[in-house]
Amino acid sequence: MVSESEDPTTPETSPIEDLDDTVHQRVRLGILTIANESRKVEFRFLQEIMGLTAGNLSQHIRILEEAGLVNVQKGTEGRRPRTWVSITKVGKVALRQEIAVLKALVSRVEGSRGP
Amino acid sequence: MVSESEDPTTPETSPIEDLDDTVHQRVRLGILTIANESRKVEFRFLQEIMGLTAGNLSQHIRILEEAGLVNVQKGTEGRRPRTWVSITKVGKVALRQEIAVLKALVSRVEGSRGP
DNA sequence: ATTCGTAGGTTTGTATAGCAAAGTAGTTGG
DNA sequence: CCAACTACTTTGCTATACAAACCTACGAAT
Repeated sequence: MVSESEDPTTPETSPIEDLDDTVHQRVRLGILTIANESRKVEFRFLQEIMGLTAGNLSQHIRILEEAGLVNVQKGTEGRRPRTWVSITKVGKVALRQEIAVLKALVSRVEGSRGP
Repeated sequence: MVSESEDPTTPETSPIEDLDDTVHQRVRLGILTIANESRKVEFRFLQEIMGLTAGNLSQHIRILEEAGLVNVQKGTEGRRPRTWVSITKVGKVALRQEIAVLKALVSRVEGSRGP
């Protein structure tokens, strides 16, 4: 039950145990990253920058909202309907946690001299 | 169509555009990370360390194998059947690519002064 | 004023993914 | 020699991710 490691210092621990799928998922990680950089972000901005269909983005935002990671604010600009997304405190904490795990992962991979 | 950024240096680019779901997925990213540290890794080792059911792990290994990212080698140890996983060249390149994107993501998040 | 086109999403349908329970094949212990 | 165990694989179910179709409101043209 061991790996045949050629580097005995390799940690025999899971590199991913604290990753939360809600945050780790590709699109949602992108949304949180962008939302973390502004007070609020337009739906259309997210859609264009990430190259998503509106339907797909809509669903991911709902998942983040239901997890309490973002708030969704609806209103109008001019007279057009407009949707803004903003990250919550909980969302920021979750993003920081993800980033912490990713940092550890990056150093682990970069630190391992491949065989 | 803009984010209401309070930091004009925020890049208006997707933080996730070069992430490949095959590699980014939580469990598979773990498998590749561990496989990258050794010449070969036992199935049971992966299963225990990552806390997976055998069925679940089996499927993820198959997906990685079909993508050409790992090789699967079957044999025996004593008289017990044994399965080893080893990362391929393609797998190493793919992992490096993922890590590069994650590094960029980490600095982007850490560099952004939240609103 | 009515119709046509567009903007801005949401809902619905569907294929795929992820997971665990059940199944399979060989092995060892009593 | 048969029950229990090891080491997976296959099967079946549920949840995700995605896009197509749909909905509602505005704006312009006739």
